[in-house]
Amino acid sequence: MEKTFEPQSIEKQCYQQWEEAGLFKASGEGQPYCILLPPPNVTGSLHMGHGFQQTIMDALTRYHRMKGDNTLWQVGTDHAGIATQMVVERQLNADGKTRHDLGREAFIDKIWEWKEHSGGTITSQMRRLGTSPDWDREVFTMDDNLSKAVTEVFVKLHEEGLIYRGKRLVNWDPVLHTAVSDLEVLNEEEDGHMWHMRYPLADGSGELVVATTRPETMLGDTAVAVHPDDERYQSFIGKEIKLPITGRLIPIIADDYVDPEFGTGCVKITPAHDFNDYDMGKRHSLPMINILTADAKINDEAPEAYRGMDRFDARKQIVEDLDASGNLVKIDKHKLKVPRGDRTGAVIEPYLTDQWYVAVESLAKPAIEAVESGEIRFIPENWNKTYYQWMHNIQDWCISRQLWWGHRIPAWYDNNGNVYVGRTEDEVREKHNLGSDVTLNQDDDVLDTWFSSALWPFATMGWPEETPELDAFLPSSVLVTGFDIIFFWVARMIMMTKKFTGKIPFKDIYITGLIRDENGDKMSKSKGNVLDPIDLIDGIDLESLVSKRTSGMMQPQLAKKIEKNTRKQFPDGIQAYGTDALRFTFAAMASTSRDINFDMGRVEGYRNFCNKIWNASRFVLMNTEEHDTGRDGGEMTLSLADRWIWAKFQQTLVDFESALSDYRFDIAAQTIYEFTWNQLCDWYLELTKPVLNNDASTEAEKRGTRHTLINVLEHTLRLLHPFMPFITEEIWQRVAPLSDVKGDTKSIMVQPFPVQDTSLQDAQVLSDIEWVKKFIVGIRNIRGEMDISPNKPLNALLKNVSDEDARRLDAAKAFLDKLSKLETVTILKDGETAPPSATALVGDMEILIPMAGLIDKEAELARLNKAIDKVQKDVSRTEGKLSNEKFVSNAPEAVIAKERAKLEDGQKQLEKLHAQVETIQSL
RNA sequence: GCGUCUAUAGCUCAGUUGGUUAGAGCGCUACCUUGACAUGGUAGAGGUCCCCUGUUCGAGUCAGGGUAGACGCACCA
Repeated sequence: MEKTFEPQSIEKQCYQQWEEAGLFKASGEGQPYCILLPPPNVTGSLHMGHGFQQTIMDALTRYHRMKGDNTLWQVGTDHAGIATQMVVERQLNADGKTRHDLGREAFIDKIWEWKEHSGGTITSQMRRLGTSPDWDREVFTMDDNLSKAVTEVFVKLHEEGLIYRGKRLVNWDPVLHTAVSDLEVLNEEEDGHMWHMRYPLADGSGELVVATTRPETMLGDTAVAVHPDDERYQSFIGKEIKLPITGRLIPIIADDYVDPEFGTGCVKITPAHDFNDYDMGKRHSLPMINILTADAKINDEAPEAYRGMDRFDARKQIVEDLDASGNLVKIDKHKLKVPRGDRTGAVIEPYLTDQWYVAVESLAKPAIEAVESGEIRFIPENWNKTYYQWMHNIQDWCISRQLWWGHRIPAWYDNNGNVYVGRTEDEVREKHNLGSDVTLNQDDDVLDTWFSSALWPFATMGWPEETPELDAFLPSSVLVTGFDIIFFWVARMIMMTKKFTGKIPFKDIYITGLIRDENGDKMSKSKGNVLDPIDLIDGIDLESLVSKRTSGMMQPQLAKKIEKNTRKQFPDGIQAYGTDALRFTFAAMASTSRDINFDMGRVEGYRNFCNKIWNASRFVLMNTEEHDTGRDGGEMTLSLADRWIWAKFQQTLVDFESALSDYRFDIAAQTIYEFTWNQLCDWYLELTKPVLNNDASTEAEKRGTRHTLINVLEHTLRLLHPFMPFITEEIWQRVAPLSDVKGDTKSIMVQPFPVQDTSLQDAQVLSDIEWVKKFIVGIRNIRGEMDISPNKPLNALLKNVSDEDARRLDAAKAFLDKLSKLETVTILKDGETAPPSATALVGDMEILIPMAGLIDKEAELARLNKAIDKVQKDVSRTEGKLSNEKFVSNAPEAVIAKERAKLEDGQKQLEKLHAQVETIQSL
């Protein structure tokens, strides 16, 4: 084996072997365990969030597979309507063309072409991450069978009246020329103005002043509203306004909605361009005048002078014109929430159009109940509050999009404007007796991408057919996803799955935190702080990183700053840490917190951990290869250390599995890290040396230790495998043949997970080794603080040796001698005086290291005083507690007993330390 | 406005139903090329657990009130 772990040399090859051997498939045996991959956009590339979530999903998948469950990780990609269409359109634009030049069919062909060519980026990156989904079951949301499910759901919901078509205000993206749902609109506070405009009464008897943030919409005003009880305006109600510029006459109406305290207390009402005004327009049967075109220019409803103007140019012009005619009263600065499209950033326009909607109220009810009843569980639990809050106020879902890429709406229109919904045109014709003389045109719109994603839990399992997969894998076991798509996706899956299968889609919902950069900022291209998981795996040089971060920017002026920051943060680029280190980092950072600040230092630390595992394995192999490891029988004697490491392993296994069942990947990771490094490497491997390198050891003792070495390592590799698949596989291939593993050794990933065995958790052995550690650490401490070389052999005297100490001393003599470099160990008899010495305490027993020629008097006094301070502080606190009458009478017996024992122990220690100080001082 | 979350070592974070001396990694200091590993070893320094008040024998942990920050939903033109 190489001296240093080199991940590059093993990962790709290893993965290929797994995949070719078909190891990612569900076994068909055991309890079903299923995870659905949230389908990434087919246009996407792997980002840190994917890496994080997929690491968790893969760890769970590998764990359950090893536990013998019938484990399926269902994988697939999403057609991502808007995102994908935009990508391909941008490419066309680069060639000076638009999608309209190609026409719908040719454009869609182009997208499919693009998908075949570049759509596999993310799935190949997933392979680099070592994920183990069943690739043979990979689906795409536009595949025939999924499209069939989409149509089926649409038709059925329509038949039940739960999908309907209607003309109403929608959120309109004037750049994309499509409606979007409420969720796709982001409301950000921005600086704007409040314009106060003078609206004269038609009869010339006065005027009202209205305030607005959108003066251009006055072209579509169809009323002015005041509060019915507002005394200032009582006499105005029912009169008419002569709207400036257009000259239209509009009524003054009274409505509770108006807040008399705000602005002037008069509100202009534009029902076709504002959601609140729309409602009021309906209440008062006001006309709705649409004044905008699909790209948010003024249309022909407006006076000629404004037609064709962009809405913001029109705003300026109207303000100028109002000012010129004396109808502009004042302009105030005003903060307002501006709605913007989440894809384009364009200001969203409330726009009156025909769209398709899902009536969600009846679907929401069972979906709420599924969580309330505990059938579906959010982890962490508090996310259910967010879920309830949204679900209880859920609005009908606008599902039609004026795009070309997506599932076409299965509705057909005849020339009389009648609409027919059905699975196919033929079915529609048959059902409605439409002869070939009737021309039918299919609806041009496609469905919201989330409509098909909502069917993911059952559509991927073959629905509407009745399949064995539906039986086995619905509901799935856990959904691992981010809180950003609880409404977009999670809630809708629950609603649709309940509706169409009667089952819940998944039992647990594990909501992960959001990966941010080291300063807690969201990673984004425009901030230039994006880390690519693949770069952490393979490494990247500084120049490539800089150019990657600064190319293709929406705001090129930021490039300089990004370059500067990047050069500062990564002066040497990014090292290749390998997949296992990255995965372990993700797992270790997966606490319950909502935001996770990614720390490069941790990746490096876990890369070092990989190296530690690698070198520990080297040590084990060096001592077991070409030796008798007891695999084929042979007498074995296990040392105290051998029995101890098995006990520790079992403790670790229990803790690990308990953490995993709570989805505490951070605790699970820490548990196995601590065991591997601090127990296995720091202590056990050291404790094997006195056995293996000792001529006095019997062959049975050596065999026992070798057997333990190789088999504990073999077990540890299986324990680590779900988090670190590559390094464990690579080492296991060498280790397994020396271990007790029999049978098929093609891959560690299909080996059983280690089995808990409480009989190995020998408390006596555990405390014996703790005693040994204390002994050794005590002497190391003296060496460290007295500046005695670790190589210098010492002679130790022991005082106050109990029978238990003597037994342990006997059992562990070789360990103590070797690990603390002791030349002689002498037990002092009662009353026997010791020469001046440095002291360490192991319980009541004192270890004395004679000072002659070694130890500095002042240094030893300082060391002793430090120890005394520490113990004294503790003793005082305990004394305080125990002398408190209330504590003694109220605290549980066990707590009091503990405190008493602690006090007694502390006092004994103090006594000894003080005696020691006296001895030293008297020198 | 309604709701959720966060504040612990220089940094990034654990800390379970309240109960020994509040932990880890990174960073820092000193020493060490010892035969698995310097991507290492040994020893060590480092904390007003955001603030206040309360409950309790006992509070990092529970309650109330603040301060600072993050997020979600709904919003008055």
